[in-house]
Amino acid sequence: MKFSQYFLPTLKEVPSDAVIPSHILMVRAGMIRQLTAGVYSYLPLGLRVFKKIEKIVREEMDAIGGSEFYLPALSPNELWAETGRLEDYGDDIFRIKNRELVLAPTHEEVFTSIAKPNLISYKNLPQIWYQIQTKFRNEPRPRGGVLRGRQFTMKDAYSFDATWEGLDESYNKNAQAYRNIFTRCGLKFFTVTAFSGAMGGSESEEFMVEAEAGEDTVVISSDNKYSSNLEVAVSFSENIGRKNSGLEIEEFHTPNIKSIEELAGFLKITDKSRLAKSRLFVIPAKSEGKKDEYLLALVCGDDEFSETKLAKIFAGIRPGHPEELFDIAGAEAGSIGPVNLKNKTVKIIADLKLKDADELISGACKNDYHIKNIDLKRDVVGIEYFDIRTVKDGEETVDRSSKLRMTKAIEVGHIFKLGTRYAEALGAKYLDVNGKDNVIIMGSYGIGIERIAAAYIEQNHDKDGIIWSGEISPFDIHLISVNKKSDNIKAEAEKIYNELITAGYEVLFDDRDDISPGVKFKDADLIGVPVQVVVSDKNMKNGEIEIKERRTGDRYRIQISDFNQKIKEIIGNINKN
RNA sequence: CGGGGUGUGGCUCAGCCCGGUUAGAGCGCCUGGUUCGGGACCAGGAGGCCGGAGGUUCGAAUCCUCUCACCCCGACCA
Repeated sequence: MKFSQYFLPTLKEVPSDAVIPSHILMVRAGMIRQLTAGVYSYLPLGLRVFKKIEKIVREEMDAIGGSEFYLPALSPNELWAETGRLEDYGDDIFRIKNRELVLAPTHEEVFTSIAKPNLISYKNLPQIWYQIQTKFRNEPRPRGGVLRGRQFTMKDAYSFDATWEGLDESYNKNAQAYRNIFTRCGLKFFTVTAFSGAMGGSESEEFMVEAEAGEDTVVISSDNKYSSNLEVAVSFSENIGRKNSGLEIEEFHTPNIKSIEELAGFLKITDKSRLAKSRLFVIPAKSEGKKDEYLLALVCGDDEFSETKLAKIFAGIRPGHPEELFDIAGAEAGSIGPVNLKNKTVKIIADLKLKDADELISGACKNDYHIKNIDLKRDVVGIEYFDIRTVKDGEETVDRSSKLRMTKAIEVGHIFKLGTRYAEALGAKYLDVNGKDNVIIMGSYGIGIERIAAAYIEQNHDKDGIIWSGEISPFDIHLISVNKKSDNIKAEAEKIYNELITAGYEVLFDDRDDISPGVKFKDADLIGVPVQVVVSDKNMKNGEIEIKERRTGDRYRIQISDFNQKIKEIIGNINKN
């Protein structure tokens, strides 16, 4: 590709609305331009990269027996209402104003609607179906350039199986395909379990790329054996134990003390573990006529609640509203505790660290008062214990073999075992060997195409620009002709260009006239093609061509006669790493 | 949705507080010339309804009201 004919608008300055490296560089390198919030135009260079990623995805999906589809983005409201997701998605789904249609954010329903009349016998199963298609999500706040957009390209795949063992197999195949895809894309990635075991059979894994710009917080053990989303992460945590001094509970005045910090300050103590932090939650009634249930949860004062863990134990749980608190506890937030609750039906649970602990201090359920010497074993009948705390940076793994660290990550892929939810709702059934009806068992597997590119750039850039390598690089070679208006350098470069093309390389040839060499070099570093080849008067005089590796900055002067051999070696080495 | 911020040539921004020539700079662009290995130089030139609407005023980029868009932090989501 000749630069002079290609539309590749590079920018010298940082665009004012970009903040994270990948966004800045994708705009500066002429890959994308923003049209409106969360919506981007893909320019030729960007499209080239995205298509390379799609090619890898296709090859790996095909390799596990996937069949490629292309489904509509428009779909009828009705279909979404059938699975209840029209409501579930709420404002996050784009709706068409003058038709009863939505712009699909994902395709479980549509794929299942095709499966239903066609996958009707166990003989039709299993199937892995996929597509690479534009998705629409009305993100309340798009951010990070192409990392979180309102319109983006997703590879979504769905598996259909007759048995749960079959689902495991399909799931594992997809997981392997994902590992292959991300490896080929040059990403350093890891997986985290997105659901804890509490959900039973339903497994789910996220494929993560560590990056400062990531939106997820994850914990990884230093030996890389354990990784998890912070929300559900577990660590070794020691029970704070009993003191067994047998002291009676005692109320004391704590004027205007609301937080654990304030309480610790008031009591002039630094160890907050025995200051039990209480929070009231509401578990909404599951059916008409039933009442909402209330839950008081306790963690150590130096810990935080994991609402995700709570939600996994108590479906539908939500924090109590300030107005509700007084009714239930008899006090406002900051003075609530497990003893003397106004409403006696409140269920009380505590974190495992507090199991059977005594001499605790907590709210007295009376504004501006706390109680000390609380003994959970003695004073709180029927208390139950669960893991409901959030892991902290630097803690040990459960088996104490390694330390945990916290980091930010970008989710580039997510796979999960759906089970029968969609097939059930839409009535997708098959007949088994015995002629009996069964609901099809599904899995769902997604990959964000643009996110892969953005994640790659987050991991591979320097102050000068992007550093591509391997299969997703837009070109193999960036050929630069350092030519004056009236010399034969450009003709020499053109000759080399044609030879490289013939040899099968994808070459970006900066053939622009009247552009000073510095501009060409800066553009080349910004665009980041792994190998730069410089043809100039200076080198040609000695019968040499220069090769520069983008990542290392290493330069080699090569005799023209050795050039073909040498370039092959260098490219080979780069792709190996 | 809550909080904060920004809209001024293609890009990055100054000017706004404290209203008053013809609205500026750098980069980019066009013409001519000189340059030619890390974002060159000289000379000349084009390009703006100062986001939009209303208001205050003799006079508004500047003050007031409303509105739209975009960005950031949070909430939400995957």
